[in-house]
Order: sequence, then C-alpha cells, then structure tokens
Amino acid sequence: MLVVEDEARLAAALQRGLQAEGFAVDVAATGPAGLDAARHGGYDAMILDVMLPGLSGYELVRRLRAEQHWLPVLMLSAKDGEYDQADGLDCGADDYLTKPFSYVVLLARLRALLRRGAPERPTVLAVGDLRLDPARRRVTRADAEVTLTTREFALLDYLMRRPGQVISKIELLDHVWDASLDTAPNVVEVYVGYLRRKLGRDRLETVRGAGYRLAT
Amino acid sequence: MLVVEDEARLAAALQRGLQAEGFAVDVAATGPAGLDAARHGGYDAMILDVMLPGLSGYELVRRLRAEQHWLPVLMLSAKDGEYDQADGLDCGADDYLTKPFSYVVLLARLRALLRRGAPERPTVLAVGDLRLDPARRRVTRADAEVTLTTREFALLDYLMRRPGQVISKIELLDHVWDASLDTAPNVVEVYVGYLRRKLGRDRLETVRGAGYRLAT
DNA sequence: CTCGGTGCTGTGAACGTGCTGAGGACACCG
DNA sequence: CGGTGTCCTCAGCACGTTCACAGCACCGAG
Repeated sequence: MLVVEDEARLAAALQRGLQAEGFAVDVAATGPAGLDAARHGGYDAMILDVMLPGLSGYELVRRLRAEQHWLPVLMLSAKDGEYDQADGLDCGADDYLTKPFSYVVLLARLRALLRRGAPERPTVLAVGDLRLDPARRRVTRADAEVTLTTREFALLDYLMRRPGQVISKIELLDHVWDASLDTAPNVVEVYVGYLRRKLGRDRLETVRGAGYRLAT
Repeated sequence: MLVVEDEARLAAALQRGLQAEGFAVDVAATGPAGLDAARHGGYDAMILDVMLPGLSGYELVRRLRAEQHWLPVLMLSAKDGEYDQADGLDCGADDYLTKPFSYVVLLARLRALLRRGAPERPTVLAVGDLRLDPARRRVTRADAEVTLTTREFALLDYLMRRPGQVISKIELLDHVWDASLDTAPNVVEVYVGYLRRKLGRDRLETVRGAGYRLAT
C-alpha cells in the first residue's frame, strides 16, 4: 500500500492504522516521489492526496494512467465540490474521499477497491488514431474532432471497450439500445453505416453472421 | 445499465438522465425484481437503492456476489452513517453514494466503475500452427489470417476443441448444423473440402467409414 | 481386374444477410 | 410556425453463403 500525503501527521496516522490492518505501507511526501514509487513499486493500491508539493494528485494519476499503470487509486482531498470530485475520478482515480473522512469508511472503500483488482480501462479510450473521452464526450480521429450524436457515441464507446473483438448485433441492441425485443437489428446496421461515414470506411469490419469488429 | 429504485420519481429521473448519456437503462422497483434482472440481464453496471421493498439492497448484493455475479454496483442510500456505508461496501458494493447526491458526481463515479471491466479471458484454441480465437472470431495459419464463413468457422471450432480425435459426420451434423434429419451428410464433406482448400490439404484427415480427424 | 461403396468437387439455384437512400415521427429552438 | 437535428423504419438491392445434386475419383474386398 502506498500513501502519498505531505501532511506529516495525517501520513503517520494512516501508516499506523493501515499497518495495524496488516498492510505493508510506504509513504511518499511529494508528488514526484509518489509518482516514482507508484511506477516502480508493485503496490496493491495507492492513497493519494490531491494537494501535493511538486505535482498535484490529479496530474499524478493522469501520468500514471498514461504510462499504462492501473493500480487502484483512492483520492483524498479537502475540496468537496462536485466538480472537484468528478475531475479527480475522470483523471483516472477509482474513488474519492473528502477530508475530514471517517477511518471506517476509508478502510471499507479500500477493501472494495482491492476486491476489484487493478482496473484495465484508461479514462480515455484509444484504438489506432481514434480517441474517445467518455467524460468530455469527445471523439477525435487523428487529432481532428469528430462530432457524433448520442447514439453514435454510445455505439462507438461500446465497441472501443472491446477493440478487435466481434460483437453481435444482439449484444449491441441490448447494451446500446434499450433492450426491446421489437427493435429490428437493422438499426445497428444503419448506425454502423453512420459511424463508417464519419470515421472512415475500414474502421469497422463486418463479420458476416456474427457481428462487427473494431479494427485495431 | 440497471437501476433498482422504488421511488418512482427518482427512478424516472435517473433513467432519463442516463439515457441522455447514451446508456440503455432498465428499471426495477423491488428487490426481488432487481435481483432477477441483475441475474439474467448482462448489464454493464447497476445502481442500487438500499431501501427496497421485498429485499434490501445489502441483501441483494450479497446474494448476487454469492452467485458469482461480479457486475459493478453503485449503492445509493439516504443513510450517511459511516457504518452504513462500510456495511454496504463490505456486502460487495463497489461504490456508495448518499442521498441527496450530485448528478455530476454520480456520473463520474459510474464512469470510474465502468472503466474497470471484467478481466479478459484469452481463450485461444491452438493446434499446430493453427490458431482460432472465438472472441475475435479470427483464424490464423502460421500467423497469416484466414477468412472463414460462419459455417466453416463453426466446423473448425468444433474440430479444434478435440484435436486428434475422430469425429463422425453424424456428430458434426448434430453439433455444427442444427440437427435436421433431412440434411444429407454430404454437406459435411463439402465443408471439409472448403476448409482443406483454405487451411491446407493435410490438416484434415479422412478416416474412411468413421469420420474426420484434425491432424495435431 | 472388377465392382460396390464411400468420399470429393464443380455447378448453380435459393436463401439470407447486410447496406443504403428515402422519408416519417418527434423534440427542440428561434 | 417552419427549420433543424436525431432517431428509427422500411423497402430494394447486391452479393456472399449455403446446400442439393450429379458425376467422378478413389479405396478395399472379392
């Protein structure tokens, strides 16, 4: 367990408490030190303060995720504004607690995080030169913005979460459309057509009789 | 996305809001209905109220987890006591929000949950230099891609699951074709011919009077 | 060698699947 | 109220796939 916190007393308290729970705990006091430790450490999870000297917690997570490190991150902050929280989560944190927090809750959330294991999905999905940011609701293709309607976006989102895999029209109907039995699978064909028109003909492969596949 | 909430107005508001985000949303109003839906639905995630008629949210998650269902659960509750929260998380929920909650935060937390999907299971069948990936619906022979039709793929799939064994035409008809009594065994011969043409003459051996065997 | 049975393959027809353009229903907005 | 954008249905078309059929090749037994 890695604790990145510059306030010495809180850091020490956390360390003691977590050690009492049986965790092995390392502490880093600055942003850069925390990033370094997270990169090389092989920790199960990380508790991360937002206000840090040298590098903010937001930036730290963002870099970590950009480098394909997926260890669970629980973010701590004195800011309890709804947008602060949303920003932290959208940077790639997995949970967010505002100070002052209950120690009981911290532990429970940590357990929930560890149960889930390392996440596998970045905050921004990227396949080839396609980029999709669920939080900002934006899609770019080769750094050029592509405007999509809600449906188109939802469809692409679903496909980009499993690039290269064949996904059936039924599955798409179930997840992207409201699973009503009376909607014909043709809707999917129509929307795949729209996406192809906007993203390029060969991004979406048809696998006859099976479904569609996002070219990797 | 599954919303389990008995308060009709909140449920409707959630449904509308999430649909606007492009989610396909189902709503269940009671505990048992929610559990049922979660069991059968194939949802990406679930938003779950704690106070429910018939079955509490706690109990619902506990049962779901006991049955080896791992879909992400975001728990909603009016109780903000630290132990309520810890209990919810320890029952198996992945996140916990207290009412009233900010819609922005709900969305951000939902995204964080969805980011961590179920781990991928790389089931790739391999026999000799043949490789068949059911999820990607892809076949390669010595690292060169081979395109197969649905039938051809299904046939090869069946054969590759029992390499080296002799499999009769009748069995293939039963499993690869929908066991209709009036289809002649000749279809199998035809498709074995197709596969041989695409994969190489000697990959599929004929055992006269018995069936076919995939060379190992 | 001959012969019957078994398997192989080219041909072609029927069928299914997917793609597309046209257009209606609906909501939103000036 | 008309204009605009989105969602979805529908029908026609194109083309790939599936399968039946028939003739031929091959194998093993007598």
